[in-house]
Amino acid sequence: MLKEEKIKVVLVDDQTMIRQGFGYVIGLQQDMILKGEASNGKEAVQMASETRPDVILMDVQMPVMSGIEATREIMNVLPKTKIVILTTFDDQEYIYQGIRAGAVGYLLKDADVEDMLETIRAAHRGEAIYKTSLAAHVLSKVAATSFEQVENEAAKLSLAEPLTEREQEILQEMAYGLRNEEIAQKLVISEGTVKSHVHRVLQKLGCADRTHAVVTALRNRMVR
Amino acid sequence: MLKEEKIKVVLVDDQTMIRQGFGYVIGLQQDMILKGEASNGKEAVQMASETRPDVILMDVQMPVMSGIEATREIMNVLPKTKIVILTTFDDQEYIYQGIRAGAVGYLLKDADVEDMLETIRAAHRGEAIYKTSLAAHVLSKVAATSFEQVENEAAKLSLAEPLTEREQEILQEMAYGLRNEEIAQKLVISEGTVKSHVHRVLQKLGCADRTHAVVTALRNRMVR
DNA sequence: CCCCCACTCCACCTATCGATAGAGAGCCCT
DNA sequence: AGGGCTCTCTATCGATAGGTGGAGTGGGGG
Repeated sequence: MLKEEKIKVVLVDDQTMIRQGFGYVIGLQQDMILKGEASNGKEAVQMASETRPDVILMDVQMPVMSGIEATREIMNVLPKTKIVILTTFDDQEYIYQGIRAGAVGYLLKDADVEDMLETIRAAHRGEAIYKTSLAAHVLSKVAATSFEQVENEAAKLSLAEPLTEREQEILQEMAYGLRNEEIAQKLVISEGTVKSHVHRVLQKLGCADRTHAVVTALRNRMVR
Repeated sequence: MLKEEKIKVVLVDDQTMIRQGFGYVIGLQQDMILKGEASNGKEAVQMASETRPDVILMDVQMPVMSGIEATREIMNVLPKTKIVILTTFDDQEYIYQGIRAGAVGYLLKDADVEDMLETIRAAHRGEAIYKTSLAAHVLSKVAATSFEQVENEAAKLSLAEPLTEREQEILQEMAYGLRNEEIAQKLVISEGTVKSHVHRVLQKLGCADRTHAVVTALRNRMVR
């Protein structure tokens, strides 16, 4: 964390919660500075040319202009900008289009804070992709492979490991504020089993504890 | 919990999260059955005449028709219905109007699950008010006292104990999923102090643990 | 001037959680 | 039939969280 230049970051997402959640964390970093936020692609293009950020976290599904279009436009004007596509479990299909449009990588919205920060730093260092070699493997193929293949392989990424039905159920109960014992009673299984499920949920979401997981799930609308 | 007749409950609130959160819990009770939900006063009046519930949990601030108006109309048609006004920290002033309109009591949206259930049962038993004798005292005065007096005394209720500034700050950090130690670092206080604050926040919100408190806070928009 | 309140800190104790490392049952697909 | 996956369960252990019962500070109001 040498005191060179702070990484200038711009956040683009139409969900206020996402912006605030991520923005908050970015604001805490010594090596980063949040230069601006935008809630749609059009604002993002404007914001980019105004603030000339190093890294942009770009949501895909937004009103007015999508993140894909915005990525394309920004890459035309400011090709040095590192754009990271923000995805949820639901819109992984856009990863492909995003990379095609010039994004250097992607980040799941429910990624752990550490993952997010490391992704930003890696993008700034000019690394094409992050986390796992598997991810790198997948993305290096993007330019040449078919959509289906990418989608299938992306689904295997540790980052994107989907929750099983039972795990989603468990997460939902967690989000109601129930303790393990209460969840066990409600679902008629042992507390130990609940712990097993909770453990895997935390792993998959990259969270250290249930509160963090619940916050993440609520903010990303994974549960009610 | 004798197997007599289940208490028929209708939920009225424009916030989906509130309806789902409360509705979920009500659905779990052996002695209650959720007969319907409505998202504004007009729907509530219709729903009431259709389902003839025993107890209605009625939000105040809603589009189309307020909970106060709806209460008035329902009491005209179905005077036996027990209507409980749902309030937040912010709209306690409506308690007075609600009682005037025929509601039998009120419930804070951030009440503990147990509080909510007990409130519904008490309302069904025909009790005018619940929880503390202080609350009973306050509300027995409603018909005769001025608005200001009621408001001031209501503010003293344990149900409505407002969070101090610092406690709100702590709650906000909790809602970001931070651990006590992290909160301590961020706010530059000791972990013990954080624990003290957390303890009082849990007390005031009537929650058993931080996850429950965070869920409550998020659902009631007490924090971002 | 003194009291109340919010905020801070401490120490001790217990409950709950989360990590770890298994293992067996049922199911689907090959 | 066998492999893989999900769900179930067990047991142990260290890390957090939460309860209890204090105590000291500073600011604001009576």
